[in-house]
Amino acid sequence: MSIRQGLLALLEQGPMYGYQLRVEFESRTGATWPLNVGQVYTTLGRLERDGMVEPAGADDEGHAVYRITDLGRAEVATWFRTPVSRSAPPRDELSIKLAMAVTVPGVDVRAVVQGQRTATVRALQDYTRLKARATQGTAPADLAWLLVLDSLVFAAEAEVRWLDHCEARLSRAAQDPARVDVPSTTVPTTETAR
Amino acid sequence: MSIRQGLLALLEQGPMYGYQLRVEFESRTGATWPLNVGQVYTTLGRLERDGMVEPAGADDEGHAVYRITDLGRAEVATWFRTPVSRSAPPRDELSIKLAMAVTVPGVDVRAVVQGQRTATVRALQDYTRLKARATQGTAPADLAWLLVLDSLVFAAEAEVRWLDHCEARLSRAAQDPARVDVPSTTVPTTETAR
DNA sequence: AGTGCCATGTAAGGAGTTACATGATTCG
DNA sequence: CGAATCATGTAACTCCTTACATGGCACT
Repeated sequence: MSIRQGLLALLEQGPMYGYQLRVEFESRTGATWPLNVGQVYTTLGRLERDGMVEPAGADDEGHAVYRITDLGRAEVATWFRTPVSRSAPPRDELSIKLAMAVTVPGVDVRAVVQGQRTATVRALQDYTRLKARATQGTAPADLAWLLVLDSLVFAAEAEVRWLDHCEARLSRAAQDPARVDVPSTTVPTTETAR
Repeated sequence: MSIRQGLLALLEQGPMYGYQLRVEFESRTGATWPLNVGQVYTTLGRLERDGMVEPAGADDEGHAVYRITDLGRAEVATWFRTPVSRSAPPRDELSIKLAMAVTVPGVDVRAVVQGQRTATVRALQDYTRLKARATQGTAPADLAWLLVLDSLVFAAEAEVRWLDHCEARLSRAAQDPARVDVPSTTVPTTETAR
C-alpha cells in the first residue's frame, strides 16, 4: 500500500517514466527496500485506472511519461496529513514466532530468543557501518536515506531490548510457579477466562 | 508468510479444525492481529497441497480436523531455528512517507512528524492500558499476549524516539544551508524538541 | 421468532514477488 | 564483440483482505 503512495508522491515533483520512478524511489530509501521494476508498471496501471495519474506522452528521449492528476495530488496530500495507524499495526513475524514458541510445548524458547538476538545485533552493526559510509559523502539528497537508516537502527535496538526483556520475563516465569502452567499446591478456586 | 508457520506450529500441539485454529491463534496474540477465518481455510488448503498437513477426518463433534505431517514438523523446527532476517526488513510505510516528505518540495515535514507522533503516543497509551488489564487476570496462557504487547510498546517507543530524532535532524539541516535547500529567513535558533 | 455465535467454505480483488521476453544503448 | 545497464512490459503465483453464502445450534 505504501509503494502506490510513494510513487504518487514522486510524481508530484514532475512527470516521470517507470524506470525513472524506480531509480528515484530507491535512491531516497538507499535501496533499503529494493523495488521491482515490474511492480512500478503494474502500479502505474492501477493508478491510471483510478484516475490518479495519466499518460503524458513521450519526453525528449521517447520515454513513456506519466503525470499526476488533481485527484492524485489530493490523494498525496491526504497521505501526508493522515498518520500511519498504529492501532492496527502490521503483523510482526518475530512476535508471532515468540508467541507460538512460548505456547507450543517442546520449543526451546531461550534458543529462539538468543538466535534472533545475534542476528539482530549483526544487522545493527551493518546499519552502523552503512551510516558511517553515508555520512562521508555529505550530499543533501542523502538526508532521506539517513532518516530511513536511523529508523532501522532505532527499530533494531528496540528489538534487542525486547528480546532481553523476554528472557527476563521467561526467567521470572520459570522461577515463579504460580505464573506458569505448572499446577502448584495453591490452586486459585475461581478459574478465570479461556 | 508468518500465518502459515503459525498455524503449523499450533498443529504441533495436536490436530485441530479451522475455526479452532483461528481462536487459538488470536488468543495467543491477544487478537492484536485479527485473523480472518477464510484465510485459515485457504492456508490449510495450501499447507495440505504442500504436504505439511493432512486431513484427519472428523472429531467427536464432526469438525473437519487437520493433522501435521512429518514434513510439517520439520518446517516448524526450521522456522524456530532460523532467525527472522533483519538484513531485508519489511517495508515500513512511515519511513517511506518521511523519506518522500523530505524530498518532495512543498510538504510540511514538521506537521507530518508531529501528526504521527501524536498518533503513536496515543497508541502507546492504549497499549499501556491493555497491559494493565492483562496483568490483572493473571492467567498463565496470557504470557504470550504479554510478550506481544511488550513488543508493540517497545516498537512504539522507538518510533517516538525516531520521530524526535527526525525533528532534531531537520532543525539542524535547516540551520545548515549547505545541507538543505531551505532558505534561512528567521530560523528558530534552538528549537528544542519536546 | 430473531439474534448471535459456531463452523466451513468460495469469490473477487489488491498488493507484491520472481521470472521471463524483448529491444536499445553504452562501455570496455 | 560481449556484457551491463536502460527501458517497458507480461505471466504466474502467493498472501492477504473483504465480502458473501450457507447451515446448525443456543439463548431470550
